[in-house]
Amino acid sequence: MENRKTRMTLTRRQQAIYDYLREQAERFTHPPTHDELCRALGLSSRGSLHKHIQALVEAGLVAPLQGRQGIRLVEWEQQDMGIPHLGAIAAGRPIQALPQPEFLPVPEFLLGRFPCYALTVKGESMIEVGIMDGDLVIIERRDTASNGEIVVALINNEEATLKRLQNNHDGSVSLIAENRSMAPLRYPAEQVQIQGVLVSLLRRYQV
Amino acid sequence: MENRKTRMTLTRRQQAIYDYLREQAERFTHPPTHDELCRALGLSSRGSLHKHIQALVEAGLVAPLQGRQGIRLVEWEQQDMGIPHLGAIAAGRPIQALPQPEFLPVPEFLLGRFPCYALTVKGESMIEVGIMDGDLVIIERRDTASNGEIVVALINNEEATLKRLQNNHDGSVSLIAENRSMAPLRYPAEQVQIQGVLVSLLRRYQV
DNA sequence: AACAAACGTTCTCTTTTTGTTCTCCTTCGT
DNA sequence: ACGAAGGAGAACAAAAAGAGAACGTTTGTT
Repeated sequence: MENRKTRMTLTRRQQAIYDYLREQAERFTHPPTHDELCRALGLSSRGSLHKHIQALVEAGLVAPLQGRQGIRLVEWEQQDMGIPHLGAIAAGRPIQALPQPEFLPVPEFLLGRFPCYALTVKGESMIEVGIMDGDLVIIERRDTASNGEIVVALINNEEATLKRLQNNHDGSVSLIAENRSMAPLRYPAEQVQIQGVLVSLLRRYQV
Repeated sequence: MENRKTRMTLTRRQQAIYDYLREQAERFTHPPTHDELCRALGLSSRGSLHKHIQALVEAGLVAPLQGRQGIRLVEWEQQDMGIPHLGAIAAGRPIQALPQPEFLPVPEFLLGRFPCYALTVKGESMIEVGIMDGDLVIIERRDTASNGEIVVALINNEEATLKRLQNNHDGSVSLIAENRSMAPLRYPAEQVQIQGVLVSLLRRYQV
């Protein structure tokens, strides 16, 4: 069902072959040879198949097993399957992890330079900077952040929270909720571990 | 699924074919070939169909798959290249159009069922629902909206604004800014034209 | 180390499918 | 009668798809 990643730029045969590769991906213990694919697809010429495979390679949907041969291609790689949605973050509790991270296709201009992940915001602790309950935040995986950045911070290895970071002169750090009803929290630096920095935000309205 | 804007007068058959393309757009994994369309429409001659397609192309409603062949025409502006970023919207002024719309790749789960476009928000009129200055809003192109939806509204064919819509019982409409310092504005229905409905929001933080 | 089988790759050639153009035909309505 | 709308079908060029041979390289076995 979610298999139908339609590429309009592919011809029909190319799409069919790509679909077959994805459907059968689990059934192969090792990547199939051209001959095996020919038989499975009703072709009698490896040369013909090779043309299609080549097109898929150029489309970036398939990667040849480089160096190694004898085994052939496939391994529909992890290029543009998006970033993992890891769960929900609420102030003062551990991240509520999804049993199985779901992958979201996010355009590149919303990502950072480092690997990213997504979290759903629970609560209203950052409401005054426009981060609402239910929003999806994109977090760049980093263990350091500069003053004023909004970070995912882990406190005492227990509680995860999304707050604005402030490094104080005395070596402690403050985690500031952007909500007048919540006071900033101050911790020794050792108790706070940065897990990422906010780089973008997505919100979906129901229509 | 209503009739689309038909700029030039289409003949009955042309309109029927165009409607068919739009209705069935999701069912096609590939752009349909002329032969497939012939069978679907009960034609037995590709030549006849081609005349109609040609008319739709000239009317600008359909684009031929340029370069590519073997696969043929594409229905309504394909979102392959993303959605157009048309400019900026600020309360009380016309939309500040970009000289040349820039196309943004936006994942499908952030789009609506109808064609969408993007605008940059200027000002703070919706700040209390988390829409900040500089945010990118994704708007679904529609000319009607229901109560409580956030819409792009054109007032007196002059000012465009992003507000929450409220249809009043007396036939007038209210446009409500989500900002305590701005009072709701009330207009006769004829003076307000809906240009789209907010479906999602993107925000980029600098890191 | 040697060798044969299996494999990927490249090449040329043929067949099928598709878009396009053209001519001819039917229907229908002021 | 006449032209516009719609359709049928043949003909053609080009793209897509396929067949098959030839060649070099990898793999596995001896």
